[in-house]
Amino acid sequence: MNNYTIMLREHNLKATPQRIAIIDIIDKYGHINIDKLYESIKNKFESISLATIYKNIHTMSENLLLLEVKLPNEKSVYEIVKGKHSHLLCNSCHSIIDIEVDTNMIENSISSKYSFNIDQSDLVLSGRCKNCLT
Amino acid sequence: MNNYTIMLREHNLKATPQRIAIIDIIDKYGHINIDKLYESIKNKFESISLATIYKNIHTMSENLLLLEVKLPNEKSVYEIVKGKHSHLLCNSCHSIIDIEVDTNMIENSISSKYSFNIDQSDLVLSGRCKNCLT
DNA sequence: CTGGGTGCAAAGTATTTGCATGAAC
DNA sequence: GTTCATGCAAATACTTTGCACCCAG
Repeated sequence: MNNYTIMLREHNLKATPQRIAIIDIIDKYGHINIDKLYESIKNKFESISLATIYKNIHTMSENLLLLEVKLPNEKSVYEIVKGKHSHLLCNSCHSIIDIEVDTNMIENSISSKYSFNIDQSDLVLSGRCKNCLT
Repeated sequence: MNNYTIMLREHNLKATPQRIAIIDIIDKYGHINIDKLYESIKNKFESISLATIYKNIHTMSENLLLLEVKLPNEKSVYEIVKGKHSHLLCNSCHSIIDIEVDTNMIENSISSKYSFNIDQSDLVLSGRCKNCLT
C-alpha cells in the first residue's frame, strides 16, 4: 500500500488508480495547472477523462488534500496541502517556488486594527527569477 | 469634462459613455466582479452588451487603468489602479477592504535569498470581518 | 472625416452534470 | 454486496471574435 493510497484514505477518499496518478503528478511537479495535469496524466493513463480530473480536483480540494493557488496573470495551479507557505512566481519561465515567509506580525497588526479574524493568508511575489535575469 | 473622462484620456482610451459608466461603478464599489458589474451597469445602460464589458475590462487592464484581483474561493474582482496595497477578504459577507501593509522587508529578504527580482506582491488575508463575527 | 468602440450573434474555451458501467473496500 | 468513481456525451458557464454600424475626437 503506497503513500498516496494512505493519503487518500486519510482524507476519506477511495484510492483509485486515477486519483493516485493525479496526486503522484502533482507531487512530482509541486504545482501544476489543469491542462498540464491532464496532458501529463494521459501518459500513464490513456483513458482518463478530463471530467474525472475536474471531479477529483474538486473533491480532493474539499477534503483538504489539495489546494488551489491563484496566480496573477496565470491559470491556477494545484498543490498538495502542506504547511503554511507563500509563493514566488517567475513571470518569464513561469516557475513557482515555495517560500517560507513569516506573516504573523502583519496578520496580528491587521487583525487587531480591523477586528478581523484572519484564518488564511495568500501571498504571491512575482517578478523574474535568477535564471531569467539577463 | 468629468474625472473619468480625464482618466480614460490619460490612459489613451476614448471616453465613451459605456467606459465612463464602467469606471464609475468600479470606483463606487471599490471592487466588483464581472457579473455584478454587468448587472449594475444595466441600470444606467440598458443596451450595454456583456461583450463590451469584457472588451473594456481587458483594454483598461492592458492600459493600466484597471487591475484584476484574484481571490481565494471567489471570482476575481476589478479595481481602479491606485497605490500599492493588499486586501482583506471576509469569507462570510464577501466584503473586501484595502489595507496598507509594508511588505518591503519580506520582499527584500526573499529577493536576496533567491536572487529574484520582485516587481509585484499580491497579498490577500481572509477570514471573518468584525460584522460577521458572531 | 477617421479610427476605434459598440452590440449582436456565433464561435471558442472551460467546467459541470447525468447516467450507465465498473471498481474499491 | 454496497457505495462510490469513472468515462462519455450533453449541458452549462464563461470569454472571445467577426462584422456591420455608429460615435468620439
